[in-house]
Amino acid sequence: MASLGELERAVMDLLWAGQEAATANTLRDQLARTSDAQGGPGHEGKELAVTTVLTVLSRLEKKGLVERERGTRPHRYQAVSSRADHTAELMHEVLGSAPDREAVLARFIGSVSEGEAETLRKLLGHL
Amino acid sequence: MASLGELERAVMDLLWAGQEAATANTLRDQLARTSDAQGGPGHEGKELAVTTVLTVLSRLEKKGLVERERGTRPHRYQAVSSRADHTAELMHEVLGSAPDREAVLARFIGSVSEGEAETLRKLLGHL
DNA sequence: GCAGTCTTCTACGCTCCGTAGAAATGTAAC
DNA sequence: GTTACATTTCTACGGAGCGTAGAAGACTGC
Repeated sequence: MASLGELERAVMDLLWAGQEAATANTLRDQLARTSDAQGGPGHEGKELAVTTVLTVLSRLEKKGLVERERGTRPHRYQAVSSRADHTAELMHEVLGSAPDREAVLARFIGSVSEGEAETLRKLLGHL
Repeated sequence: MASLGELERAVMDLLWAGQEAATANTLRDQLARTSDAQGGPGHEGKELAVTTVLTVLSRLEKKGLVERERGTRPHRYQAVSSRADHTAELMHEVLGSAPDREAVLARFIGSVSEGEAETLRKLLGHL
């Protein structure tokens, strides 16, 4: 239901990474810098228009992933829920899309790393 | 990566439910019947063109979700992996999309039903 | 009230999906 | 083997979602 495009995803990553609410301008700058680091030389200076970032933020707001403070003049945006929460919710959504949840869980556990299995054991232990 | 449309999903559900490989015609009939039962009266007779089903099957094949036997004349289609496998894989994909996997797992486990928690404990026990 | 900043509106091109006709290809029967 | 039929492939259109951004409107500081 809440599938994200590439840019939407990049914006969410920034909002999830930063603790403070950010403005569109800040985000645009951060986007330029991260695409910089990633693409290396020859790909730098991918400066988006601010309106582009604003459009994306509006769409994310409509999807319920982002909240904005309308009081301050440069509006400030922040993620509604943490990345962990959001991702976990997505996992539940996926899990719920199958009728045979137990079978899915079995396969899921079957291909989990040992470290993660350990984490899960701990989490399930004291429930 | 492998997000499915509504019809694509419906076709996969049929392929996952049936054990035998099916032809496009069979699937078209089954689709008519299931949309029947679901939509109730006034919504019956949603007969799709066979070419529609074939297009969808081709797209699913390209996505790697479906295999077809080209030998037999009405080609026969079947799911490449079981629904449980596919869903579990999707869950891993979602989990992997976050850098803080442990945190995601924690939230995930936090909102799992008691029955499912029990299942997980059993599965993790003898690993 | 003016200049600059910020936001909203509108829009275009691209890709994906539902949908299916037209065209090509294979098959069965005569 | 030619004809009629079944099946598959090709092509295409319309709608939705997303990246992208200009134009127009709203606000703030002076």
